[in-house]
Amino acid sequence: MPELPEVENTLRYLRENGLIGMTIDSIWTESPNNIIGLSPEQFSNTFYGIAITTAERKAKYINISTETSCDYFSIHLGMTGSLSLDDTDAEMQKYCRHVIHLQERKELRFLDSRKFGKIIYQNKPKIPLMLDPLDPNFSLDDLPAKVKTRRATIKSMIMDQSIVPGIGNLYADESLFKAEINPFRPIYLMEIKDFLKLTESIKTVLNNALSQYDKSRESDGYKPEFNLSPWDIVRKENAECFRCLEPMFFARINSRGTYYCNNCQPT
DNA sequence: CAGGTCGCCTGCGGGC
DNA sequence: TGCCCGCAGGCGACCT
Repeated sequence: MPELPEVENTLRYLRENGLIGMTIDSIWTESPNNIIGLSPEQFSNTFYGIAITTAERKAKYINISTETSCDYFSIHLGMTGSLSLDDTDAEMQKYCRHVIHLQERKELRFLDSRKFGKIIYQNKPKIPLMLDPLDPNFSLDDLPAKVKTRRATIKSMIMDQSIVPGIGNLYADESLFKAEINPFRPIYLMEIKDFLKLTESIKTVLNNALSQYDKSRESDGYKPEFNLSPWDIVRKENAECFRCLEPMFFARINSRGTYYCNNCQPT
């Protein structure tokens, strides 16, 4: 699933392959419901002949702005989305749902088997309470007291994009496993040392994944498929815990499949 | 308001 | 082997 490292990988790939400065021609879509805020025709009219000036990540959104300061759009990869910058005559990949045609025979292809991804005109994502987890100053210990005393689970908190930007289900489980914190632990039972430990494990997990993607882009080029991360957590119920060999637990938190080791991760 | 649940959507894996 | 059912989940809408 595209979470923060996968979205960042995609962004770095787009920048390395010269997206900045390319000029938009038109958009084609097989799935207009996933284009938000403008019809595909309006999108094409609005952005025709306009150059892309920046591409930045906010949480799991890629925000693309143009030389007209007010017109920009965001791309969200959903669960199965990926982007590919290709020559117009390059062989078409499976599940291509949208194509942003660029000038000089280039195109940005949005592949997305399950159609959860979106292209959003003038999206204004909520400003999260926390810095981006890749920011060196990111620390969960800086959470406002109002959040620290909530009764919700720690997993739902770190997956809440309005609190911590960019973490999704898989990296949440992995971070909690690494920090030896039970995903069901209520936030108000988290001590300072727990917040610091979880902060460190989030940074480690995300940066490890990102360096895998950086290496991969250097050696084999960008690959739209994800999951290069070497996970420690075993995502299989009753399978042996990687660390203590006790059986792994499965549960749902906010209807997300959650794996944890009840032995290594005390509540 | 906090917090939980649902529905969007479709490929794929497990089970028979 | 082939078919079919249900699971997977980010996010916003909605409910309690």
